Amino acid sequence: MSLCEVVVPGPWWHGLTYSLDVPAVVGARAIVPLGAGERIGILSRIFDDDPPGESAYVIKPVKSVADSLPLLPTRLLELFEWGGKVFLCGTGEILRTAVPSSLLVAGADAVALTPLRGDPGGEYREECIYTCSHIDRWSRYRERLEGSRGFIALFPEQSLAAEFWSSLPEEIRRETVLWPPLGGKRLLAAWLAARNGEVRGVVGGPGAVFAPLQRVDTIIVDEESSGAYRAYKRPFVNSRTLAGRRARLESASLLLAGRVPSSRVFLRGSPRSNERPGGARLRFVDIREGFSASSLGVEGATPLTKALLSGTEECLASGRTALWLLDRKGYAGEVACEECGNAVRCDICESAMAWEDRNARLRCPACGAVKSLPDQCPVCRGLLLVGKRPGLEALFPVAASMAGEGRHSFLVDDARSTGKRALGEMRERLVAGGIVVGTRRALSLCDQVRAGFIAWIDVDAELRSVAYQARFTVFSMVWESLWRGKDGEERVVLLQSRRPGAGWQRALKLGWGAFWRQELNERKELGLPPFAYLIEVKAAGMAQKASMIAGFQERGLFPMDPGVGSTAFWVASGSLSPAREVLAPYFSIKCSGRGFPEVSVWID
DNA sequence: CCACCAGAGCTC
DNA sequence: AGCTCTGGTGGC
Repeated sequence: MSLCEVVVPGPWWHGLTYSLDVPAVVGARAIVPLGAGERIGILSRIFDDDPPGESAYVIKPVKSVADSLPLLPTRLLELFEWGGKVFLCGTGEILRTAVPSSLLVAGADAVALTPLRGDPGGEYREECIYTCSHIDRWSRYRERLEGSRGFIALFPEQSLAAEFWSSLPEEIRRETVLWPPLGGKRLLAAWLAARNGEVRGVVGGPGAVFAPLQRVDTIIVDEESSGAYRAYKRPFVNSRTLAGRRARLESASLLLAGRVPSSRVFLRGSPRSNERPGGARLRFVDIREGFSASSLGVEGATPLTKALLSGTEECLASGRTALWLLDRKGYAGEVACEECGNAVRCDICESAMAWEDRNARLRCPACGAVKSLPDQCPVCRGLLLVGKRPGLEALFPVAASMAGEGRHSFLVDDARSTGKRALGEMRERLVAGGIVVGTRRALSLCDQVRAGFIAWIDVDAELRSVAYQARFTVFSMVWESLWRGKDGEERVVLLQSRRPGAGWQRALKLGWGAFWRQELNERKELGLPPFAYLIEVKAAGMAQKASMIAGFQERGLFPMDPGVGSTAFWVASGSLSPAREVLAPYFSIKCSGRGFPEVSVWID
């Protein structure tokens, strides 16, 4: 009879204590009573000599143990624990995303497990490769993988992972899995193959960082600064950061690579590069020098400049494809009254509504509510409602008429138009060139078609987001547009801007070193990542929010509070431990009835 | 008469 | 969050 700790998938930050009266190993699944029912968790610790002391709760016995061998290697459990601490989400949340759900639901099947092999006994090493050409980077990766006995290669997008995987020599590919991006049977099969040592390595998107390989001596993170490594749903972990930790835990060598380093890597190692685009490849034009193409009902500001048209023409003449990029879906960004100037707002959340299509449907960008264009201004009853900030729908007809007869033009603005089938079709039709109008997602088309010209229609608009990393996101996107794809180095990139070539845009000519030096000065001043952690908390209620804010203030941390309308607030902190101390009480299992707050952490 | 579902209650 | 128990509803 001994006590043990079990990590159960759930929002609690702590493991649960049970008594254990059957033989068991750490890393095995245990079925435990919880609340009215039972759950499956992972045995994370077994205390054999501690006598059960006084406790505030009744310790129940583990019902049964599902595996006679560890399902998870200890190093992976340590990684989960570390991730739970760093991303302020708890081990249980990491477990939920890292292990296929079919293994952790009540009544989960027994699985065949082979004994774990011993320590690889390597040494942690770190290396950076920053080169704009992905061909060069990828061949370096392949060299590394030749001698590796266990590896993880991470890519920010599944399509890149798939492409790299198929570029592997046959004898490596045979022993490697392309990590499935979604759950389900395929993930379970890949997961078990990795767990049982049937494969040498995995190649995949961000999720592959959790592949339960028994031995890992090499971890590669391609495009390590990419925002895609940050999960878009709970728990908000960053796979790049986890990969770094995993390399340390496994004593593996870590290869951080990309076109641009992230702020943290830049700050730590000051990697150098003097790659910059050749003079004629990068063009700036003042958006106000543009002329207006009128679109029905939209104020004539579709920003078309001579430079845009001539660049597009040149590109089409060489039989390549021109990309016009604008992150504004729909017909117009908003609709306003010509008489009083007020925007048409959402009935539910009061955000300015976007004009979605030519059928005069309005959609709220914040909450998704839909209504039709009103006949008159809801504020002053004025009759003249006009679209502002024209979007892709308004831009597309211009592109279509420019492409002319015999050339294709496409609108790429949602998941449907970037699906596999749509992409294949587009690639076929664009062999002789054409025009694609789309959001930033359309950039991935560079892998498929010969993009000879890329125009950022309103590059300042990409910066409208208030997020502190907005400037870096835009910089790295534009930088990417200079290099991504097969013949990136012959491509012309045009930025239409109100301050052409000034501010952060100057760094496009000088390289990312110049960008980061300027940006980091500013962030240091403001105490933002990578100089501090930025924590976003969404409380489970206003009362909870108030008490959490008070807790932070007691520890000398002063949250930024957007106001009474919202249960969210932000804190910047040089270290995570005070935040952990403040928040931990709200993540005890005792709080289940009240509901749990939602936390996310930005590291760089 | 029972299958099905929404809601409540509980949580080392 | 997620499990199970409850009580109500409705289909036949």
